[in-house]
Amino acid sequence: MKKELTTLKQIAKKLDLSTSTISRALNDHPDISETTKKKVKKIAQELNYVPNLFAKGFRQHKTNIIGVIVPNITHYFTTTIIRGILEESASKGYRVIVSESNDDVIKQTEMLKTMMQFGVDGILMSLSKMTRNVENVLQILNSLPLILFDKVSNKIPCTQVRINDEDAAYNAIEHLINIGKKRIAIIKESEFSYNSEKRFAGYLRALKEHNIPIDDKIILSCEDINIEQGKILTNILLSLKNRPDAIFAITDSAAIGVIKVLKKFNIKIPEEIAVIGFSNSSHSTIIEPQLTTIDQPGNRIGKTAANYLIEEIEAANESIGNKTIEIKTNLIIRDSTFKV
Amino acid sequence: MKKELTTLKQIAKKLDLSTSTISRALNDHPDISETTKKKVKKIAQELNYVPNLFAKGFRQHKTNIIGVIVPNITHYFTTTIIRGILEESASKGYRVIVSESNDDVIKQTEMLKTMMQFGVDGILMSLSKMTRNVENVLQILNSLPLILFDKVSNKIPCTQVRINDEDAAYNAIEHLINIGKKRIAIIKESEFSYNSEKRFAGYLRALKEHNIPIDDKIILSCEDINIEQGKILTNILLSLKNRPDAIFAITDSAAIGVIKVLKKFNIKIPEEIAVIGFSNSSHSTIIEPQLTTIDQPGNRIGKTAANYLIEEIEAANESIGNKTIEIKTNLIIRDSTFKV
DNA sequence: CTGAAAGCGCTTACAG
DNA sequence: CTGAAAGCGCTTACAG
Repeated sequence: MKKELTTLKQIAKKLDLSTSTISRALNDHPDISETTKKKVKKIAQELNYVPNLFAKGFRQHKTNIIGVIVPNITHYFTTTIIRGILEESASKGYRVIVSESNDDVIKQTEMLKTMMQFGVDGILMSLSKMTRNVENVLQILNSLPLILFDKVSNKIPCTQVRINDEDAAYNAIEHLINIGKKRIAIIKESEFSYNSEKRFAGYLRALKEHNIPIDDKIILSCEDINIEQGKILTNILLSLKNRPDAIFAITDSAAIGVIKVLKKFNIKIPEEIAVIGFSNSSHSTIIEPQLTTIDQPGNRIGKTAANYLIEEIEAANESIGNKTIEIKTNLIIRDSTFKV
Repeated sequence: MKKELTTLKQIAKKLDLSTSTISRALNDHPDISETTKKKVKKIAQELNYVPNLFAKGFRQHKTNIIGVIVPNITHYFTTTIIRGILEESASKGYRVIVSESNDDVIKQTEMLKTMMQFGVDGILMSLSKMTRNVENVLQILNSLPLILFDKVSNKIPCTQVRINDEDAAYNAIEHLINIGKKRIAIIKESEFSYNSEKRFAGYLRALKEHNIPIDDKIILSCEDINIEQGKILTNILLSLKNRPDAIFAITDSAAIGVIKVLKKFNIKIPEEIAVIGFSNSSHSTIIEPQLTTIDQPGNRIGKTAANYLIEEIEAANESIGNKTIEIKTNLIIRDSTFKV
């Protein structure tokens, strides 16, 4: 039931001019006389003309559509990135098609393909978990500009926008050391998670630089980190003879699980055990005590990624060069590490 | 730097056939011989051919793109709806363009226009707050299928998908009455919020049917409800000589604010004052006591809305008739109203 | 200053 | 069973 829209042809007929002239008049081409322009614009207005961007894009081999693929659209952090992408794209005349891979590599590959078929001008992607085989992603690189954000991979040669995971974790651990903690546990993901490994590296570096011994017993990993895993691993930590005096959970949700268990056992936070999360999710101020965490500026990540992508899309030059942009994070100190 | 993709023409040239034949072969047209089909498909595969959906859509006056406009993409509930829309759309061969109106009516109007220019086949929209003048939205209805979800308006004659706000609120209040509460306050938005008014109506109906007097002193409103407003209005309620014994906040975030203030004053929840929220956001299980609230199945709302829109898009018949679909909600009883 | 014509990649009614 | 041709709505090099 799509209704017919006014076309250049119709305006041309009405004014007894050619479509070429109408097109030029509406685009303010210098060749066209002011009188004609006025006349054309007036009629266009009357007929409620809106250019068919689809036809335009088709003609110009450009759709002005950017494809975005994220693992999970319901994560608050992801939505702030998407918001950044939407803002930046809109301001530069691009539309955004969003897809969710549900952390499924097969789906992710399908989506890349459909995006290509749809003629998107470029793709922004955050990798789904367990993207070990990057073959399919590499193929896309041959035909389209692609930029990775947040969940990235060094196996894919393209511009990447992410936070400084390692430094962020380093700062978090240093903060714990500064408030007097000496036995700091970490709850992380398996070694296949890029971000988790980076944060773990920051953890290790901070301990080493402060001459704190590293103890494998308080380095716990899981696949697919979440509140539940945070609870389970905290129970393990509490069962140790030699308990930690601080827990660094590499996601806020895991940290929430940690706090819930500590409270259940009436363990004082942060006096007995301090807790730090990662990402400054909205949960971090709901939980009590409020959670010390690392703020990741999603909006800036989104804007930056979109900005670089559009630059690549519009680059006449083929090889604009791949960059790795690290967005700075901020440690937000709250009650879970420091009593006010 | 968009790379050239293989076209029908190129395949045709390679096989010394016409593009028509190639097109038909790839689309499994019955007229084409099996031998030809095989030959064509083999070469297509080799050349990595992917049909240009853009050209296809252009030809067929159909883009297979659905436009989605939401007030705020960072709300968890909104993302679950979007996920539903994405799933349903993908399964029926549609792509989804997402825009955020930021609760700005001007932006909303612009977005409707751009979506139209982009040739979307239809639009799914949740109205931004304060959409009092619906002129612009009505105009769209003349040229495109439009379906409203969540934030709807009875001033716009189109299919609408929303929850049964009134019944949901009614059930929530009845639950409070059942656990012995007699003086139930409500924290709501101003009368311009459609959903808020519906919930308020449910509140009033429940009280009336149970012969509980209605007291304006414990009916508090605000523009733009959030945690902060929840706190402010709770302080007002606590300052009354005759305090309420239960508070129904028409959003979870306001309910979180309520709980935070009650805890600050060491008021026992639910014994002294019970609290109910609305929407079963992820916050509702983070806060302690865990929040009794109404679960809104976002995924189903999204799927249903997308489904009806696609039906309208594909309807040969012009007037498919407008429906109002009410998605059922569930009262989730937790510790803020009932001690386990 | 304006127009006729070609073309973007595809589909499809018409013809053979 | 296959092909030539038109056309979707626009832009633009070429011509005048």
